[in-house]
Amino acid sequence: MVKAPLTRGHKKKARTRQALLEAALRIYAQKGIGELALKELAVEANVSNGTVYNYFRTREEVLEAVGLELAEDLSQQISILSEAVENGAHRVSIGIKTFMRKAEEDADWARSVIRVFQLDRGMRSAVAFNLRKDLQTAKNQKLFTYECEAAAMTLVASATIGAMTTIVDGLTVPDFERIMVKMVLMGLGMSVSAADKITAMDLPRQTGLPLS
Amino acid sequence: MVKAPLTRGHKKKARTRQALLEAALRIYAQKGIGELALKELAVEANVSNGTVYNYFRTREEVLEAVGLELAEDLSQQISILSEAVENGAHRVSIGIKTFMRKAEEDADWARSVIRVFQLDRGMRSAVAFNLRKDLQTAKNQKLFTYECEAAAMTLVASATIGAMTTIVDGLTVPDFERIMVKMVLMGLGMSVSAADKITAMDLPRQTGLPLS
Amino acid sequence: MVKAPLTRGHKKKARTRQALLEAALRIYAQKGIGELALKELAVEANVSNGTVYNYFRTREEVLEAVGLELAEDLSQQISILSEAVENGAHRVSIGIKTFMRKAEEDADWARSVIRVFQLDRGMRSAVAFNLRKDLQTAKNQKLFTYECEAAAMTLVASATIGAMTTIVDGLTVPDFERIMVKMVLMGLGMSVSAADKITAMDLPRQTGLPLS
Amino acid sequence: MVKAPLTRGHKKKARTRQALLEAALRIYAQKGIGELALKELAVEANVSNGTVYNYFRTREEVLEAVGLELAEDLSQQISILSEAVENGAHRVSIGIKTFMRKAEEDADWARSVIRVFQLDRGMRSAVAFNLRKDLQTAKNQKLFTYECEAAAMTLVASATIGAMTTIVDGLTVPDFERIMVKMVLMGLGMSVSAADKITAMDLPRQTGLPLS
DNA sequence: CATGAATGAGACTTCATTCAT
DNA sequence: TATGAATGAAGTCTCATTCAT
Repeated sequence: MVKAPLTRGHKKKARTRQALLEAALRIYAQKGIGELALKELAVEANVSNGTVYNYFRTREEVLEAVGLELAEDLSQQISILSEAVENGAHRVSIGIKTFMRKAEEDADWARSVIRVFQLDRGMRSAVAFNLRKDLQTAKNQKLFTYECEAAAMTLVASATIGAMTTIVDGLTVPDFERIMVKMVLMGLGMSVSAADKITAMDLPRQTGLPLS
Repeated sequence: MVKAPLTRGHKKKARTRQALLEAALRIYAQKGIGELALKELAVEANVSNGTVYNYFRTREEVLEAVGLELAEDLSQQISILSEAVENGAHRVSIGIKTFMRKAEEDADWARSVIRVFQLDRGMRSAVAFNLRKDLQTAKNQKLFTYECEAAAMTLVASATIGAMTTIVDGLTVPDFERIMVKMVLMGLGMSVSAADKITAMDLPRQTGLPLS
Repeated sequence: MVKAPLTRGHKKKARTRQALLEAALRIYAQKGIGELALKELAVEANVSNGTVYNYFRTREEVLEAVGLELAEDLSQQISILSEAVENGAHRVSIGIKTFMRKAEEDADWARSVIRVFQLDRGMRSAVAFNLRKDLQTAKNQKLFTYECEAAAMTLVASATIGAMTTIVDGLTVPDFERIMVKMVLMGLGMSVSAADKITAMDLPRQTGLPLS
Repeated sequence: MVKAPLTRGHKKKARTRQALLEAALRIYAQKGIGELALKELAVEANVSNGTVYNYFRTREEVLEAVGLELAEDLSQQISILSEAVENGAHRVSIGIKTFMRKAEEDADWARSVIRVFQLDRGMRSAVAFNLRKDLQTAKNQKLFTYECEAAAMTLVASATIGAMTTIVDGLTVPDFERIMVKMVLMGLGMSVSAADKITAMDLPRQTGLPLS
């Protein structure tokens, strides 16, 4: 129908959609998922009430889209972070630590991730995809000895979320992050000393996750 | 509506309150906390909507009371279960396994616990109280070697919740429960063989947690 | 649940329901069925917005209930009017005339009836029930000779509605009502003179249909 | 979207307008006038929603135009049908029968006509124009003896609409159409035998009314 | 002219809460 | 205390209409 260059209108549409998603994330973080009112979303995104419905047919669709958006963000960030690292255990360590670090820096973001993770199975599988690869790498490298991949994934994911919750709850223990990671690595089959060696390393440079 | 003989006036009152709490738990399990509508609660508890306000001043108060109720339930059940067991690691093992077993048997109950646990910090501390004792026991017995109690508690609690989520999500892997517990114990510092020995043991007799 | 005398609360509930139905009829008359806004209905009935939903679960239910109400009203009124009349043709005549007379007196009421009649098949059957009996009576009395009852009913009903529409549209012809009835009776098989005799008679006393 | 060759610019414009009107008729038929949503109209007519406003300033204008369109259609069709018939009563008979026949063949079209006829006074006068001539012809031919033209027109029109409604409602009685027409003719003053003679005749050849 | 994103008024509906009985 | 009708704020969603491209 529009034969004119697709740049203008399309860009605007994409921009509005993006604005809506970002606004939704901000609200999630502050109020929790159950509370997202589409009216409020519109205000936060600086569009009118009705505009929301040009992008999402119903409240459910918004939740879904935001979950997906967040999941994609995360996946991408994680891959970038451990790009150059060959050691599978180290990659896992980097992943967990990054989440915890970010949770310390931005409690809102963390709450948002925690909630979406708990609610959205789709989000869980998105995270799972990256995690699984790292676990397999480490196992092939004889670093991990877990009996069951599904259980290993559950351990890593839930411990990470749990650690983030603890951090967001305000508990600050010196070295908490390192210890958490160490325990997880041990759970996956590493010896104390091997786990210590991995967790002693610093994160790669870029640690901030630019949100969307 | 309540036609059952009421032995005493004050008993009736207590019973109504209890009926409300139990009804609330049933709704939590099926719909999540955000969805608890007082109208529905009244129907589920077989009282009229106005009656709810004779027991709770506001919706918030209901949520709070339910959280508390669930927490007390859980604490009590856990204590009972590992009453006779001296070995701290075994006690922890029993606790985790019991929750997973129950999650398999009653997904509604599990969802309810998961949700309340995630939302209610008070609930988390209630569970923590029991857990902490077992961890300390195990550490004194030189079974665990964790560096930080808070981190250890986070690991156990979040892994348990994570495992319950996995189970409720429908993933069924043979031996999943044993493997999860084993990984947690290893994370806390046990060797593979020691963890294997503990997790090979069966649960004590009474495994069903009578809800409320 | 309420063991107290059923008079008070029940009366109030019934009164509110009645108020809503009456208000709905007033709005129908003035704006048409498509336009009935529940918000407006609440205002017209002097209740709050939400109260409407204690009586009707949805907009559709209101329309249905009002149609039924109107139908019942009509049926009752018609029976009363031709109670003492034995002559079937006369009864039909009285029925038609009454509707036309009422349409002249209260255009709002007429529009309401016309609209509901056109929209609600249930309403049509309610009217049909009374009409059928009178037609059969007249046929047994050898006053009518129509070949098919369904067609006869269609003729009477649609001519009546059509006449009401003409009246409401503002067309005023002397003797319009008498002539319409006469034509219908002739259509049903009466001779000109017989139809003239019937239509020359006046309506029984009580001609006003108290609305609701 | 419109890929068909457009011979001329102004032809395209006219065609789009026509497409809109036809689309509107289709929607009327299925949903009723109150339900015509411009968004839906645009979809049905294969144009974008904004385009509608290049042809009609407001929703009301669309409704108006559709009524007019339908009225013109009908008038034209009726004239064509009884073109060669001299007998006024026969012309009336043909008119009524044609509408009923069409209602049987195309319930959507019939519902559309019924609705527009009931709602739009302009539409009623348009139809009236043709009907009046036939009635007068028949009266001059001493075939009808009605006392009042307005009443006669009301009878014919409303009986026709009523019959169409009955047909669309699904009632099928053998010979329904013939009997309805016969009753109307008798109502207008014909004897049973004369009415029988007229209604026994078949319709002229072309019975299908091409819509638009 | 065509397009379709944006608008915002206004409808529908839910639900915590109050209160007279 | 129990009841349940009434309330009204707040949220969800629709749709006619405008307007920049």
